[in-house]
Amino acid sequence: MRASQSVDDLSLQGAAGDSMRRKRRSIESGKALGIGALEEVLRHVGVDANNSGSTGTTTTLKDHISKQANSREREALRSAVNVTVQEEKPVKTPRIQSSAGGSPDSTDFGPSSKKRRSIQGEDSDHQLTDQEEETDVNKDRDGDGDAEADADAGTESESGARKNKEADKPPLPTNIETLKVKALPDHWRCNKSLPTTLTLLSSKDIPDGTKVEVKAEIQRGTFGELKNSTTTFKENEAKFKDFRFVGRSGRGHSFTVAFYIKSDPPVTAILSQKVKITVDGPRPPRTRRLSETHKKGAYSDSEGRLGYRCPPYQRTGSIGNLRSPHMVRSRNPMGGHPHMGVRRYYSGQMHEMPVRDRTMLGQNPNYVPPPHAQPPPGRFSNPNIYNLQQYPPGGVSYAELPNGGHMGPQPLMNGMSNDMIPELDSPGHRTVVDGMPVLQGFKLTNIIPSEGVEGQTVVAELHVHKALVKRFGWPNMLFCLAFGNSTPQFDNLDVTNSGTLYCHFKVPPMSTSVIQTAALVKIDDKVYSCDSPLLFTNKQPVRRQQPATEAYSPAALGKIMLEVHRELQSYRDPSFRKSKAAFHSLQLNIVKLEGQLLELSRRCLAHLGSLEYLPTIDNAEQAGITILHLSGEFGWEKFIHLLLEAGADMTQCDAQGRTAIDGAVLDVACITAWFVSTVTRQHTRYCATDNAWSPYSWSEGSPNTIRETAIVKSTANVARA
DNA sequence: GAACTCTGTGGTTGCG
DNA sequence: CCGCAACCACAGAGTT
Repeated sequence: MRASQSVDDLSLQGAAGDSMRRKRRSIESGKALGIGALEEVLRHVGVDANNSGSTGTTTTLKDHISKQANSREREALRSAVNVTVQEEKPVKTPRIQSSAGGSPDSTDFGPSSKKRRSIQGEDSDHQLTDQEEETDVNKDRDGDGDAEADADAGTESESGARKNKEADKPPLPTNIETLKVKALPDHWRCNKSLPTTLTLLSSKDIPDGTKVEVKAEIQRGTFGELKNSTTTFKENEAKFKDFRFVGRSGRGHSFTVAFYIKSDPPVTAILSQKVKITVDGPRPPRTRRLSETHKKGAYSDSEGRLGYRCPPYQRTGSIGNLRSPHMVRSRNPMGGHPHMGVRRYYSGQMHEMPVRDRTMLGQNPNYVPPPHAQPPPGRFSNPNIYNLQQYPPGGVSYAELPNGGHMGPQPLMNGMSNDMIPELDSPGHRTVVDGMPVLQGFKLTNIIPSEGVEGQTVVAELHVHKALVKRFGWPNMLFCLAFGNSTPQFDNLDVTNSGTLYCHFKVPPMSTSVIQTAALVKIDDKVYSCDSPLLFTNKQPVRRQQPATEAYSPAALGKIMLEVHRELQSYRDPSFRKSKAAFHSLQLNIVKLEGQLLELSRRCLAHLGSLEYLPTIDNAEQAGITILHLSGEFGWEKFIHLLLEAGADMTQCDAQGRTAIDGAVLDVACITAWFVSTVTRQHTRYCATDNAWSPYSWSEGSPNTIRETAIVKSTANVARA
């Protein structure tokens, strides 16, 4: 029943997510690691624990079949799409979906999720910087578009690698030779940002400002709901910022993606690759994880069932959704799987465990160690991962314990209590690659600074729960870090009385942008891994958005002014000026920006009280460019008046020794003639008859432009002197 | 602190 | 019966 509904549900929830917030979070938090993070570490460096070739073959075959189907359907879509262009439909993404099988959108989401998704505001107006996009691309999770890689999710589930891979994929062809599409996954989750910014690339010149719209067609005349599906060309690239498929393609279906380029004549580019959009997006098969676990020695019960029963003292109130309270959720700035640890391996099956050694069990006498609780093999397949016998190679040894191992008061980690620490041999310590269990109560939490410039010393914090120390004692616990693909140079290892281990190391040269990092602890000659390995990246962090209190900051003003600047730049393009529509659009934009600018500037001045706080703007700071300098370039009359009235210093020089007047006249002579006249009116009593100048009135032609520029410039010089 | 976003997880179901 | 893929629901951290 549900499945049949799903097939027909082509449409799609009117959900609209808040992408800016998502972007920012993804930038800051990094992406989560997949199952068995250390497992991933090892995989990442070449330990191929599970090579499921057959799955890959199957998927490839499916993909092949799907591609054949694509070519058949492309023709049908092309005609439909062309018709649509000529009908001049509204730019807004159509909701035609309800016609698809009589099952409108509402059946696929349950009430709560529906509520969550539909209440979201439509705030797609935000603009992200390229840097933000770049970072987001590298943080998002399973962004794998290609079928083979999907099948290979177990070995490539690390999202950073996937994203890089996605970004590295060659552009996808369309039916038009000169148009290609950058890295669109072939399977993705609905209402989720793509792993990379959807970009339409043109090898032929397309005028800047040409509008493009994406549509995703599931069958003729039926389109999936999209978000942020329109953009404009700039330098022959049309970037769809935070483009999302909101509606799903349906079980067994895929969207055919078409780009409408609203040029003259209009062009429709149809992507050769189909895109499947599901509720979940790509996920690694769950069954394989279990078998994988089994392979690695996971505990199975008396009937051979896989998984662990979570001991009673570890259980929360939820029966259906077993979660381990001792499993400290990893939430570090660089990543870490939120449920890294034991949760997914609990089958929920009850299993009576015999007692092995009650003296070791403390509060939990009812289990026996699983078969995996053997000493680790003492080696890693990859030479760049070291065990504690080998590591570090010629560097500092293990952490020295302060005060001879005596510890003072210990803080609890995230509400853990002493009895939450399972025994070393407990099923709670999940087995990972090479038989090395994950040790609870021990987690790597932070690497600072995140940008990790090569050679720079960074610090990793490793928190050790006091219950672990209480149980096993410091002298028996040794720590180190393992790096996935590069050898770090250790400076120091410190253990504090608070149970935090600080690992100082130098960022190694990176062959890739990502280093998998895991912490290891050695207790009684057994090596355990930390439950939250980090993904360490040398990506530069993205500046946080200005806090609300700084909404009226120079940066905020500067942002708008730069927008105006861009508008004017585009105006300077002669081809742009030929277009009346484009020119009209420019006027509207400028008028709109003018309103924002004035309002902001008033608030800003009211907020800060003085122009002393407005000396420079944003990233122009180094150049010593003031708002007045930019105002001159913009020719922004009202704002200049405001600045001057507020006491702006018109003689202030930038790094090149130019005043606002100089810069203005030199840079945009005609436009700034007006500006200079304004300034000189204020300061030299120069009387200009033309009081009505503005950037666009000039654009319509003023006979006195050149002459007045010359006059004004000389007057300005006099004023300065 | 509430409401919301985002994403990874488990339960469930239908299909081959 | 099994594996897969898809749906639903939700936890929980982060954001506004």
